[in-house]
Amino acid sequence: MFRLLPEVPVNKKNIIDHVARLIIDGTLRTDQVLPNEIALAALFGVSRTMIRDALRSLEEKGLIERKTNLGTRVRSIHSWNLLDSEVLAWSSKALSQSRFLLSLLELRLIMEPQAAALAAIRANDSDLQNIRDSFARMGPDQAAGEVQLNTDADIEFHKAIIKASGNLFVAQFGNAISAALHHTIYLSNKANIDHRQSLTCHRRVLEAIENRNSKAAYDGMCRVLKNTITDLKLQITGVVLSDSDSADR
Amino acid sequence: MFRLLPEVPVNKKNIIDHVARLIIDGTLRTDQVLPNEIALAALFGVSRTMIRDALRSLEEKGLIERKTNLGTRVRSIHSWNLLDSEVLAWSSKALSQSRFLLSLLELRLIMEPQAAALAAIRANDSDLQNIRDSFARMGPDQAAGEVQLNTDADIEFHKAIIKASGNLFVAQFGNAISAALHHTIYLSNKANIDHRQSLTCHRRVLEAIENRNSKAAYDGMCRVLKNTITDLKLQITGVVLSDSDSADR
DNA sequence: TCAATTATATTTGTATGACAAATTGGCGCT
DNA sequence: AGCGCCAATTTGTCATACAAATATAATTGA
Repeated sequence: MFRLLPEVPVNKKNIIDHVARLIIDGTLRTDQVLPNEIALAALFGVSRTMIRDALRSLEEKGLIERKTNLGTRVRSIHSWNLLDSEVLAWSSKALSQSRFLLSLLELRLIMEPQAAALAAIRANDSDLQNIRDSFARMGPDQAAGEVQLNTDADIEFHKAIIKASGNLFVAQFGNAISAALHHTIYLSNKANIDHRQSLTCHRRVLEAIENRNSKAAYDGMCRVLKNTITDLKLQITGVVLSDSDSADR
Repeated sequence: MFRLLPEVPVNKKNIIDHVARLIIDGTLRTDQVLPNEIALAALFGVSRTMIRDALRSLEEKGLIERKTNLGTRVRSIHSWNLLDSEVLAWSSKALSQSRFLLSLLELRLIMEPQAAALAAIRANDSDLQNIRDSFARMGPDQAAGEVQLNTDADIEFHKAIIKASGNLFVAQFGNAISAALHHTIYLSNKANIDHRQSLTCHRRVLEAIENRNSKAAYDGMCRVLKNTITDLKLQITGVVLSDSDSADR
């Protein structure tokens, strides 16, 4: 269970990744205790020092808890530091079609429209340029028939807006969800046929921010996210959105 | 600079706290390099093992970065894991009257009304009871003249609602801001004279959630937070709130 | 018999010393 | 000046020993 695959080198990062996945995908369940440090060291073929270093990382991320003579215990998901970028990255791979995905999209629906609204007020020239650039890379010019959305650029677009919000915590959140965004945006773009429509929605957000129109930026981002959610064939209720959200596609 | 105060015992936790504070309060500035591990061990009078363990924690929290032969370098605030509860706790003490406080309140204004809205939909019996209980502990019965707001109960009230949102990330955020809440809510309650009014606002939120009225819960929480912000004599612009927010106190 | 206390064993935590690996900076050579 | 090589510094890893904490078992006393 704890041995790494033959082809991956045994180093600290890989050990951390490996154990983290075992926890997040449920192979190691809540309250289960891991072998003691000496046994783990033997299993992985490294020193106890390195095992302890790896466990310290996992502990900081809230995945495990260690107590003298009780050993290393797996903590429940409620204790996981989900906003840590690495935890988020692991989780987004393992928990794709579950409560996790719903919570994430819900969070995006809460944060990103507000981030866009703040960006419309506070974005400086550099921020604006970043948003423009990533939008430009999202797809070739409209004129050229085939419109293929670039997932990476899409992510950069969202991150640039989040960063431009000028809020320390919102920006932090942006760093964190990077990894998770990749997953959902890729799936969304893959499912969505009408990329031209999607590009138009994104453009509206960009223009609203350029025009310092906070409310329009908010509404525009709501629409972008609703499209994403629609593409993923999910439904989210309960998040209160500002009034003018009679979004048709 | 690195020696702990005489009265505090030299253990790992205290060393972490101490260095974290030096970083967060600006004594150790961005890109500044700390003494090497051996020197730090000597300064604190502990082994290099413990120093390394402490530095590992600080590294996980994004406060420092370590590279072979470059030593330990202080990272900029943009890399700090602000959503980590400990980092948040340290920051809220050191950066009270700065950009930090504004960002935090802005974040609360984004998250908490939505959390209340979600709670109105999803709260189960246990959640509701928690919210009710903490509200009850906030102040004595209205009839009894002197109304003194209980800061701890106030915090529990907010946390209970955040938890009841049923969103994994929002709940996580609730854990994190616990420490920071204490600071702002205490200051707010201290500055605010009319505690009865504040209690009424809180009660409205409670009742809205009990009545499963999502929109009312949202609006009610907006008003609670606006009061807090007013009490702290701050102004926050840019966050888009749902329509019916013609709040008078 | 049962309760409280004392041993004991297990596991993580800390200390120490040695060496490996990485990376900078200077030195010398061309 | 530019290139490659060597040495110095610092973190990273290893091995071993012991300390501290704590659950479990054994012991003792009423």
